[in-house]
Amino acid sequence: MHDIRFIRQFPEAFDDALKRRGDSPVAERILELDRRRRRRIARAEKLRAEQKAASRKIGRAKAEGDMAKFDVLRRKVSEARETMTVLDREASEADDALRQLLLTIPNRAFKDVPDGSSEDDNLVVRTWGEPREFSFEPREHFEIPGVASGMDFKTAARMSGSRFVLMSGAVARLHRALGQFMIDTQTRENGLLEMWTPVLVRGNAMRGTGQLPKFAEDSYRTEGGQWLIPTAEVTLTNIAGDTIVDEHCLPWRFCAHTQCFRSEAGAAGKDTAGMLRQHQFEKVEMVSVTAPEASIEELERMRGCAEGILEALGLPYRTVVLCTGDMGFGARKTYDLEVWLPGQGKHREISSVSNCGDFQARRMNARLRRRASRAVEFVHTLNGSGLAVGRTLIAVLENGQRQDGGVDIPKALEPYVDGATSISASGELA
RNA sequence: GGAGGAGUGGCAGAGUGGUCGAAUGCAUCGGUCUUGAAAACCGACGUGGGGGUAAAACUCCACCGUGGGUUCGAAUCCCACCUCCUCCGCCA
Repeated sequence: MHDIRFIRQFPEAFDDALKRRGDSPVAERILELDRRRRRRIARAEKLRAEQKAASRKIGRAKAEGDMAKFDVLRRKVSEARETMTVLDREASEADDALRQLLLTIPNRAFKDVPDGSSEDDNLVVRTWGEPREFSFEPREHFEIPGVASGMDFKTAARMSGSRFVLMSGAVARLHRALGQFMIDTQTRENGLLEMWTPVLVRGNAMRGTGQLPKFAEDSYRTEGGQWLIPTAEVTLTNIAGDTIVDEHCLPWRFCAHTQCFRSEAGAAGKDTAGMLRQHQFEKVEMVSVTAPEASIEELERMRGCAEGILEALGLPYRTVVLCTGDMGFGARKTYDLEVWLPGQGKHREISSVSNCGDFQARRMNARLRRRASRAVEFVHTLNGSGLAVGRTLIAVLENGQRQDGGVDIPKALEPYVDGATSISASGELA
């Protein structure tokens, strides 16, 4: 949600920001709605003030027992009432219209975000690790002999449909180990507070983080009207919603390991093989809530928390800054971490770390109170994957695969799999 | 699912038709006192919006769970909804 005062003051800058993202200008439309809204409010309030004053007089007349005066005044106010009802309604309609429009406009990118229209314009800012030299043709994760038996898409499809998986044995175990390893690392080494959150939320929470109203078709809704979260960003960020927190309590740094649900509408035919793109997956999510002046630095810290997992697992990756056209709805700046997948011979997104500025905070009314001035202002919110568990499993399997069909397990994971160092070609931990 | 109770400022908690944005307490902030701190005392202290201003000052409007309604006038009366709590039922 945008600050209407900013748009009033800098309509050109506002439209320029939209243009950078490839969207058409709306400032003129917004300002017209705003003018209409303000005109209605001014008129309605003036009338209300008069009516209020008259009411007080009526009260006084009655108290003094002057019934003649009482009746005259009362009739007069009665007549004005109808006009006021109309003006009131028009004012609130104008207000709603403006609000609805503002809710569908994406955030403005920071100045240091590269302009561009697609992922081709993203900027690589860091590369870590060397893709391994294979003495054989590396396979995609689901083709690796030691993995195939533990990753069953057919059975999952029979009960749930496409884009679901049934994992078993060593693969299931390794997947669980990854989630545990990630959340342990984020809490022990990076000092984030572990949270356990609902995965079903009200529409209001989805609106707060920006999934609604515009992207309803991307998420699942229950019959009762609740939504399955597409990411724990929704629940973790909404912790700050509708609160005023003392500034010295910030930053808040949360993480949670949850199931995530996405309809993947519009991704038909994309990444259909393997478990890269599933309707249900696990993710360890990080969320920070900071004072406005601290969010830029916090983004770098959070990015480091995500990168640290890949490095601990020895997975080669690169970090890119998303260009304006590739950024998500609520972000002012986003880093994507792309892990090297030898089976595909490509880098694929495994984490996305964003600074949303006050965009989400405005939507959910998340504020802080300054210690010295007692002033209240909106907090800044950030979120990032730390990391997507399913995709990390893919990366571990593809990068660790051996010619014999087995997979070497990263050292950091050994404590989480009873000291096993590999999965054999027959799919056993060894 | 059934029955009952309740939702008021950062928190607790008064207030049942007329200057109520709302007593009081706690918390917070400023000050006095003190070597310092505590205590005590004095003072300040809601949010959002409109007008106004260079910015203030100032001024108006709204907000007592949400949305409607009654009334000249609603925190207070009526209706619907939401949420929470208690008891019963069911249940991982």
